[in-house]
Parts: sequence; structure tokens; C-alpha cells
Amino acid sequence: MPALDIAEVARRSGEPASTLRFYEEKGLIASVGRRGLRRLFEPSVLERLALIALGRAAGFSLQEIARMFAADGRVRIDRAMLRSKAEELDKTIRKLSVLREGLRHAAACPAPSHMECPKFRRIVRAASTHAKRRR
Amino acid sequence: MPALDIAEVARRSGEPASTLRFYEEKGLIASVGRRGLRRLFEPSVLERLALIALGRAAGFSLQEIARMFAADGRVRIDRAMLRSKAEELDKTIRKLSVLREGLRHAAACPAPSHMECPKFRRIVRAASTHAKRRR
DNA sequence: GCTTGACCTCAAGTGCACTTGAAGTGGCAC
DNA sequence: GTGCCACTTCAAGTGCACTTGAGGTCAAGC
Repeated sequence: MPALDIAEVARRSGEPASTLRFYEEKGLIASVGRRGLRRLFEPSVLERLALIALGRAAGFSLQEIARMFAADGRVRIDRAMLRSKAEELDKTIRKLSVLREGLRHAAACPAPSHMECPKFRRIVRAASTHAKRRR
Repeated sequence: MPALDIAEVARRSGEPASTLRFYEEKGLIASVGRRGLRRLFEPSVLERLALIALGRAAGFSLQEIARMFAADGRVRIDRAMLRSKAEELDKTIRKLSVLREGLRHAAACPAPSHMECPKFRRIVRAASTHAKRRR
């Protein structure tokens, strides 16, 4: 599979071309040439974009993600950083789980106002107690 | 417990006073009076702030959160909306869980570059396949 | 009664992640 | 060979969630 032009990458990745140009400018992806003015990318850019999307979803900033790529374009993720991010993510997941249960309960709860429901209040209190600072 | 001044609310909630003023301006919280220039808040504002923080952590925008409060200041959360948000949250949680496992694996994986590890690639691919649009 | 300092207002600024707009270019279909 | 139009650049704009700065005020402590 040879080089893909930007429209093709946009189509396959779901990212608008403007975002691809923006990411290139930020050094997150690299084009391998041009056909006329048109940028050409290697197919592996799709995997890279998936990785970027994943990182974003996990709450990494673009800058943090950029630091995960070495100059040669390979992924160079610091393992200790990964471990700590996994930990952080774990905390987030636990918090969101509590919240999900809170929402589910609130949706089903018969109390006229949610704040009158002891369970809801307990959930709010529990969540706020451990809320340090979010993303 | 009588009214708390803004400094007290800031101290107890962990939000800077500037954020409290900003939230008041947006209609997310309400002060009940002044001592001189100084805003006074009812203690219940702390619960409200906890609810706001919770909503933010769940990915609601301030505008969405504002819509959850009725004019009388009571919580008036649409139950169907809560259910759908719980669903959404559930998807996020599952995605983050996959990601967390990915990070854990990557941290432990002996492959020289993460992209050479079949498991890591599989995780990236799996996560990206279902990634529609994030927060 | 005067100073002090934490609050006040209002406008502007910040950081992030993009998006949009104007003006230009070049490969491809005809 | 010429017209189209999807691409190009570069600067400016957008939306969100706040934060900062300048200039002002007032309750409390001395």
C-alpha cells in the first residue's frame, strides 16, 4: 500500500483535513511528500492517529502525546509514565463508576428532588470527598 | 450554620474565589447577600459545588449543568437525560478500561518499540475501531 | 479615624484544540 | 490548453473554562 493523500487519511481516520494539518504542524504526524501541493502520508499514519485519539481519550494533552514520540518517529513512551498514567486512569474510572451509579440511581429514584434522596446525597458527598483536581 | 463568606466557601470547596464569582455569573450558584462588598453564601452551596464538580468530571459542560437546576434553585435533572448520560459514561468507562490495560501492558512489555508489540497494536486497533467521537 | 487587605467590578487575557476565511496553486478531466 | 476544485498557506477566529489586572471599596484592627 503506497502513500495516501490527505483526503484519504481524513476519510479513513475520521479526522478533518484541517486537524491533520494542525497535527502535522504540531509534530504529531509527518507527511512523506507531496503530489502537487497535496500532502502524502504513509498508511502507518492511521495507526498513529488512532494512538493520538486514544491518548486524547485518556486525558493526555497533545503536548504530552507529542512527547511520546521520538525524533525518529517511533513510539517512545516512558514506562514509568505509562504506569503512573494507568494509575491515574484507574482512579478516574473508579470515580466515573461511582458517578454512573449515581446517575442510574437518580434516574430511577422516586424522591421529588434528587437532593432529598439520601442515597444521592451520599454519592455526591463520597465523590466530592476524594475529588482532588480533575483533568 | 449561618451564611459563609466567599473566602470560607473557597477554602471548604477548594475552588478559587474567582471561580465562585464566575459560577455565580453563569447562574450555577447564588449568593444570598453581602457583608459589605463580600458575597455571602448559604452552606448548601458546598453541596451544589460538589454536584457541579461531579458533573464536570462526568463530562458535562457548565451549560448542561446549569440546565439541571430549576429557577427555584432546586435540582431538576431530567431522568431520561440521566439515563443516557449513564450509558455514555458506561461506554467511556469501558474504553478507559481497555486503555488502562493497554498502558499497563505497554509499561511491562519487553518489545523494543510499543508498536512492535502485537498486543499493544491490537489494543490500539480495538480502541480506535469503536471510537466515534469523544467528549 | 486611619490604614490595611481581602474583597469588589469589569474588561481583557490565557491555554487548549481546533476551525474558518481569504487568496493562491496545480493535477486531472475534458 | 484550459477550467475546475480540492487542495495549499497563513492569519485570525471560536468555544470553553477560567484567570488576571487595574482601579475601587469597606469592615476590622490598631
